[in-house]
Order: sequence, then structure tokens, then C-alpha cells
Amino acid sequence: MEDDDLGALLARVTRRVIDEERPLLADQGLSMWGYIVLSSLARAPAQTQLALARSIGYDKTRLITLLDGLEAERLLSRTPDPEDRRARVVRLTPEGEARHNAARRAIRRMERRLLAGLDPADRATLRRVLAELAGPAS
Amino acid sequence: MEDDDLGALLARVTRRVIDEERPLLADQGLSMWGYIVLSSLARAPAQTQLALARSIGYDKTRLITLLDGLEAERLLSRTPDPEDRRARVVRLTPEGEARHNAARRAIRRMERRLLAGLDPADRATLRRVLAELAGPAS
DNA sequence: TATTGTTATACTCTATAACTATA
DNA sequence: TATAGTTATAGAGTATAACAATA
Repeated sequence: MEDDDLGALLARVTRRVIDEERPLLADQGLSMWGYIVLSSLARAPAQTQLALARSIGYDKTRLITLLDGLEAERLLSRTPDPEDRRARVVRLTPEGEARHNAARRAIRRMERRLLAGLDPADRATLRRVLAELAGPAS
Repeated sequence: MEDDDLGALLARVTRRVIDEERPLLADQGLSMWGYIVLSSLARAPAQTQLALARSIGYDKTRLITLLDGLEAERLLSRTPDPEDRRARVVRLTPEGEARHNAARRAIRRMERRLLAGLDPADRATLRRVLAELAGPAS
């Protein structure tokens, strides 16, 4: 029997992880893309919404309503940039940081459980190789 | 700087591979799901369309039009099962087998190129660990 | 003239319900 | 009554075009 394609294998594993993540995020009142936005902002505030959209690989027009929702929940702020009055700097609020951390903790717990059966060296290799293949950090 | 979530990492790598695959499949006149169907049938014919849908994780109603297209191109055949006249056995035609092999070769070439920078032991570990995490073969 | 943020629109993909023919 | 295949419809998700404000 032939090996699976790498792409097929990756897609199956990714789908499995995502399926486990979704209910954990729902517990925190977050969608997948909402969590991705919070994660990006937790690394660094976004100078423009366009830059944020590009950095997470999302459409800039869809980002608007996503940010609207997150802002309405006071998880992030959009403040006009005094240097360029077209742009709006997007930042996490303290509440947004807390919500992100809670979601992140739940996801990390799930990941540990998922990888529990693997050899520790394999776990390390997996993470290192995936990071290498993913290219420069987003 | 914190590590990325495993899910985020997997999603990035998967997207990258898929983005590389799509044009190769388009060269063969195949969609992603079309290729997945041909791959499944290349492993074994499907006793019913429902079983095929389940095995590849696709919706049975969407499978219909997908199979319609592939059948119109003579890449597969749907023949009524004499034992159960509700069911239709789905098989690759020789042309379907050839098309699948051509697509597969192109994809394997791309995968080799993508993984070329990795240590051979890491490559092997990646494939083995992903297969383990993907669960029982579909 | 180009860019940021935005809205509106169209399109594609996906899920649900209901029908037919067999079992 | 349940299942395989199918069709039609509705919904979610996504992409495209166009606009106002600013550079």
C-alpha cells in the first residue's frame, strides 16, 4: 500500500486539531479567526488593519466585521494613528489579553493530551520541523 | 517570544502545501476534492457512494455533482451493484488511473522540493508522526 | 495618484430537507 | 421502516467592486 500524500496527511491532522480547538474557543466566546486575531495582537499591536489582515492571511474586508465584534466585546481597541490619520492602530485591551490567555491555556492543555502518546524527541522534532516549513513567523 | 500553537503551525504548513498543489492539479484538470476522490478509488473501489463520502470526509450530496463531473470525463464509472440495486459501485477507469498517477507524480515532485532542506531523519520522523496523529488510514 | 478603512454585492462552498427507488 | 442516490434550497463563508477620507 502506497503512502499518503504529505498534503493529505497534513490536512487530516490539521482538521483533527481544529475540531478539538473549536469547542474550547466557543467556551471563551471566540471564533477561530477571532482567536487568530487576538493571538497576533498578543505578539504585537497592528499599525494598520491592512497589515493585520496580511499578517494573518485574512481578507481585509472580512476583517472589518470581525474587529467590530471583538471591539464591541472590549477585547481590542482601534485608535486613529496621529501620524497617518487614515490608519487605525489595533491593540489588545487588558480584557482581550486575559481572554486570549484563557483560550490559549485550554488549547495548550488539549495539545498536550493529543501529543501525549508520542516520544518526547518526536514531539520536539515535529514542532521544530513544522516551524521550519511554516516559514518566517507571521 | 512564545511558541506558536500547534494548530496554527499545522494550518500554516497545510495551507502552504495546498497552495502549491492547486496549480499542479489544475494542470491535470482536477480540483482538490476531485483528486481526493481519485486517490481514494486508487486505493480501492467504493462499494457505495455513501461509503466513499464518509471515507474522504465529504458531504454525500456534494459528492454527486463531483462524481458527475469525473464520470463525464470518463475518469471513473458508476455501475449498479447487482446484489443491492440501490447502490452504485464507483471505480477508476484506466484513464482515471492514468490521470491520478500523473497528478500524483507532480505532487510528489513538489513535496520533495518542499522538504529538500530538511535533514533526512527529520523528514522520516515528520511523516511517521503525522501518520500516527492522523489516526487509522482513511 | 495611491492607500486605509468601509460598505454593498456577487459568488462559491457547504449544510439541510425532501424526494425516488430499492431493501 | 431504513438506506442509497439524487435534487432543490437556504445558509455561511469568501471574493470583488466601489466609495470616502487621507496621504
